[in-house]
Amino acid sequence: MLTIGKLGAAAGVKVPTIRYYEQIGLLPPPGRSTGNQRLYPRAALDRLTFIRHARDLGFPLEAIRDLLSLSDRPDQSCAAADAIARTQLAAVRARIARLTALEAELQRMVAQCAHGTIASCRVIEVLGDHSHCADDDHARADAAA
Amino acid sequence: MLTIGKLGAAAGVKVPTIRYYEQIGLLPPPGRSTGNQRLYPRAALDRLTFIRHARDLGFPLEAIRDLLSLSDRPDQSCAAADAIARTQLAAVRARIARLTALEAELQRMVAQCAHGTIASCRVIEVLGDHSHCADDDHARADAAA
DNA sequence: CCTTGAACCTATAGGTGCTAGAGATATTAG
DNA sequence: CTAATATCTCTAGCACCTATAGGTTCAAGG
Ligand SMILES: [Zn+2]
Ligand SMILES: [Zn+2]
Ligand SMILES: [Zn+2]
Ligand SMILES: [Zn+2]
Repeated sequence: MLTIGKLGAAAGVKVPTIRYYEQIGLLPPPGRSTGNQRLYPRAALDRLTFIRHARDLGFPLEAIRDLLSLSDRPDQSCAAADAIARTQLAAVRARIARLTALEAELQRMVAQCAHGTIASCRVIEVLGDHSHCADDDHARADAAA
Repeated sequence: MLTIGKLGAAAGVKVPTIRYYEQIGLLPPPGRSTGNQRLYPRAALDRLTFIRHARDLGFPLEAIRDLLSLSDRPDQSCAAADAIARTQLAAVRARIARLTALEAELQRMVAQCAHGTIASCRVIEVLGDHSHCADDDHARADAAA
């Protein structure tokens, strides 16, 4: 049996985060010691490690919730799991595309500045007027990694 | 003079967002009509357009706040503004690097799945064990575009 | 056995950048 | 004048935690 601190250390997840996952139903409430402290079986470490790894790969908690419930039904087809992963891959690619457009524009902006006064600063000027931009590709879209 | 709706339409910013910017002190409180509705001078459109563009380029509101107060002092050196832009460029590049690592791992995961049952699904397996990953580069880091 | 200090408990609030809703008032077009 | 639209304030919610406060339990050393 593991205390919440040991569990967190083993999985690389902070203690309040574990409690948060329990609160939103991503981790089942574990048993308690006589003094009311959480005690986790080894299996909880696998589950938390799974969650942590999926978070590291950018999956949203809702997707992880679905993946976990799928992994509890080992006989079923994995099509649903694969679809979730492909969706995530597409989301990551979309973010990369957007960020790459931002990078180009920022790079241009920084490179063109002559390091004089604010009045002649290219950074300030470009920010004030999108028509100075080479690309339209930074139309607002999304967030989060 | 512009109503909040016209201002928002002109700058491509939603009305509640404008009120939010006012609330956090990013936009100065404008005058009001006799019926207590906000009335903006033309200059507010420039300021809001600046904010919108900087947001589109991923600058956090705090950085934009700094950039705006710099742009109010046109005689000063633009070094501080350039530094903010370079910081933003570095942040964008860091996110791209991280997302590119995620992309590679997700791609591998999806490609290796044989489309059988959950029990043999490579997606589920890799998520459960980071040692299946080719790279360590998805150690948690940041967020937001 | 007793004390100390770390780890644990609950509950609440904050952070980022908005967005959505309720319920009331103002303005504008027909 | 009336009806539709736009505005007003206030509050709560989104994702995903993180931090704080104020209290209890546990493990080890003396
Ligand atoms: Zn400059
Ligand atoms: Zn632009
Ligand atoms: Zn599969
Ligand atoms: Zn991995």
